[in-house]
Amino acid sequence: MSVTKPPQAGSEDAAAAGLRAIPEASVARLALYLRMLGELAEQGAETVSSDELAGVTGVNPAKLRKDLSYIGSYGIRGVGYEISALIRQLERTLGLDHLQAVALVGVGNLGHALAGYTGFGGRGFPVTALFDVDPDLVGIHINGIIVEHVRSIPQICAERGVTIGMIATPGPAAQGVCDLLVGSGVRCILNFAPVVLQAPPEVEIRKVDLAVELQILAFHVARRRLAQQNGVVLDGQVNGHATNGSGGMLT
Amino acid sequence: MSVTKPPQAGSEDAAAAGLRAIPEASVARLALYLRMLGELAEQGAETVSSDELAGVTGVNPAKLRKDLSYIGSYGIRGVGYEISALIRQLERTLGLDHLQAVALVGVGNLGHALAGYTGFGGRGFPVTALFDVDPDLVGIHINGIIVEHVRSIPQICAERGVTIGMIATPGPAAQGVCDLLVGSGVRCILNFAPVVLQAPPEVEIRKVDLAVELQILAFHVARRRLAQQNGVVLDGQVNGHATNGSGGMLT
DNA sequence: AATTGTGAACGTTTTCACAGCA
DNA sequence: TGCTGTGAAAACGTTCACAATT
Repeated sequence: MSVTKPPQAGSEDAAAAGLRAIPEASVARLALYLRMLGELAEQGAETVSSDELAGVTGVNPAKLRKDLSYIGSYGIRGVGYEISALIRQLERTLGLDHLQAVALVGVGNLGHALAGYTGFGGRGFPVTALFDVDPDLVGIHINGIIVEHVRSIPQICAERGVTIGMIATPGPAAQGVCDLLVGSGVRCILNFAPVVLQAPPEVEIRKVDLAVELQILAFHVARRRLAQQNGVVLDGQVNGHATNGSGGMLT
Repeated sequence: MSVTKPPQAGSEDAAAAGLRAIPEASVARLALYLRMLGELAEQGAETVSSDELAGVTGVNPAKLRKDLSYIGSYGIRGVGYEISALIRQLERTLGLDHLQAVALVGVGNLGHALAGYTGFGGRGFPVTALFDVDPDLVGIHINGIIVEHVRSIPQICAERGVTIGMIATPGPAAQGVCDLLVGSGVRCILNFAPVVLQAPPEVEIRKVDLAVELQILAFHVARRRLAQQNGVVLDGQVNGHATNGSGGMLT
């Protein structure tokens, strides 16, 4: 290891304490590696090389190795990585060795789906509290959890040790909910509402913005249309229905 | 303008045709500016300065100006940007002056919510086709649209001029669906399934991965815990419940 | 007087290329 | 021999600071 002193890393001694040193961009990929390693383990593999893991994750192998080097990886030169050990190490790094209690605020259309979504990495993220303001929703059970009124956020988050909040309210309600969560000690928030949340800098906010995602794709559609009109070659082949038809499924 | 020759930009003449030249990271922010400009316009504003718009979007003002310069902006020095003109220009850049027909594949838990989600930027993205394999779902109507069988993807996407596909199937089904969409001429895909899709390079794929988002937050929770144990100062204030309580809402 | 547009500095992330090790 | 781990270089993105312009 030895990490050549990351220039800014939050504050001087954060680095000294062995914290940080992992670029944000790498953290997102570590989560992806972890998932794919789980699948490889299920298939009975015991070791994997950086080239193989890079292949299934769509990441450049050198980048992958650098990412893994940040967590002080124990690869074996000439062989690869021992999968089970790497999984353990990734889980520790990503904080998945502690359970993270998640609170979800807003149980409307999207929120309801999130409450029932099982794709949250198998285990590790029990949705522990549900909140809404709608009297028709408060009191009902979803997946065995009762929906509470938003005003109960402070007590219930404290009682249940909530560490992560998810906001799936309509836009106008989101900032108020954010303030409540922050006031209750929640320091990490995933925001699905189409607004920019204001919060103190020690609060980590991530945003999932479906409208923005679609607009980015629309931009690429427009680019392609323009390119085609002008007979310009973009990144890939020109056109002509390449690949397709790999594996039969879904009759 | 004049753009100092972006070094790689897909291919030589793509830049020559006036395409690209806009960094991917900027495109995502342009979509955000557009939304906030819409809100400002509703409130009756006619012009906005880069500082004001930066304030409400949480973006650094210089970055914002650079982003806008990519679209050949018509700001007025000493005054700011004329909101309606800027909106028109952003819509053109983002391809929102053409309607984009969207197909959604997978109408289970999450997909059902997406089909009914109205937050998709007001207008511009009519969900035009729904698909699933489940016989209990095929044939039902959601928001006035009938759910078709996945095997009909090629005909229906062609008939309805689908330009954007959204995949919200279980993981194992996603690659097959992707192949079908690509084979039907769809070149832009938004993937909610927890797998890495393989597709030819001319296909633009974006991924929304809820499990990964949560794991990134879990990493930050773990970091904070460690930092607190070690008495280390991270990026923001140490702690002590800063801000909070801005606007009263949500009784 | 105020604010844009942008060259240049800076910081971060990616990629290369190869030394070091099993 | 094959693959990891990592310095160094390149590419990319952000921020600064100020000349240009209304």
